[in-house]
Amino acid sequence: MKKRDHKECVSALLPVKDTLDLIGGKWKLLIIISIWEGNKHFREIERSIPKLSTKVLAKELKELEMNKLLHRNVIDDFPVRIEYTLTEHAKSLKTVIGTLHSWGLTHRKAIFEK
Amino acid sequence: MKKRDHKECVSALLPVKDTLDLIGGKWKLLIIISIWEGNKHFREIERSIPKLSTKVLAKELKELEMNKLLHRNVIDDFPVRIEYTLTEHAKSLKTVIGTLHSWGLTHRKAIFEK
DNA sequence: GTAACTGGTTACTTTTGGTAAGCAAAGATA
DNA sequence: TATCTTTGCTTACCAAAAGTAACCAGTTAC
Repeated sequence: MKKRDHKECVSALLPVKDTLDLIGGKWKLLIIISIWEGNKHFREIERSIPKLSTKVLAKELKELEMNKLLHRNVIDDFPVRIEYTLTEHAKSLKTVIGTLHSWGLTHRKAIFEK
Repeated sequence: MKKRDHKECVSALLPVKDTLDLIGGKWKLLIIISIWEGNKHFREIERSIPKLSTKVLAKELKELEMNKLLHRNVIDDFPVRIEYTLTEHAKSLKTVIGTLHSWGLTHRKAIFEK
């Protein structure tokens, strides 16, 4: 039951790298959090994340969709609206987001203000 | 006791962003893990992380040092050797790495092979 | 003596990212 | 009725980052 070409390597490196391939980068986790907190529409998400540009948001949403972390729902009333929602995979990131959140609260101050 | 200009925002976004500013990006966490697992020297770290180039490693190590996540120790015997070691801040990332690790083990398969 | 290792730097190319504008369809404002 | 705004994006352009590869001086093993 091979997962991958791990050879003799039994470190945390590859599983962490797998995770980073999906949610690494500057914006993906922030986008997931934003949708989590109630933003469903493109412009809502864009406005909720400072410095995130339309172009990059469009690209990141596509990648997140490809990786099954969110759905793009076309709501067919008039006019058509688009709604982004999280998948169960994305929701399972809750503990990941939780630890990053509390690490940020605890350590940012210490590192920047010492 | 203001932390930052949060205005009305009380979401997880900014603390997570703070964390990502320090350990986000493709390589930083992997480098921390590599050192954690016993690699102390430049070439050791480089070889332990597939696809990581010397140039990028040099840059990332500088940034990690600046952000007090590791120390660059010059060992003054002959010849001079350089040793990279983690700070306590980096060690406090243990739970972060742990959650990313187990998320990777659980979800990578589901997302890529479905 | 020459090949390989150390911890990197430098020059060059390619890829990614940011800025700003634009677009079609619809709604609100004047 | 005109025009201004909002929606969900795309496109063109330029700057910044990242990848590739060669190179360097000092050391050590063959």
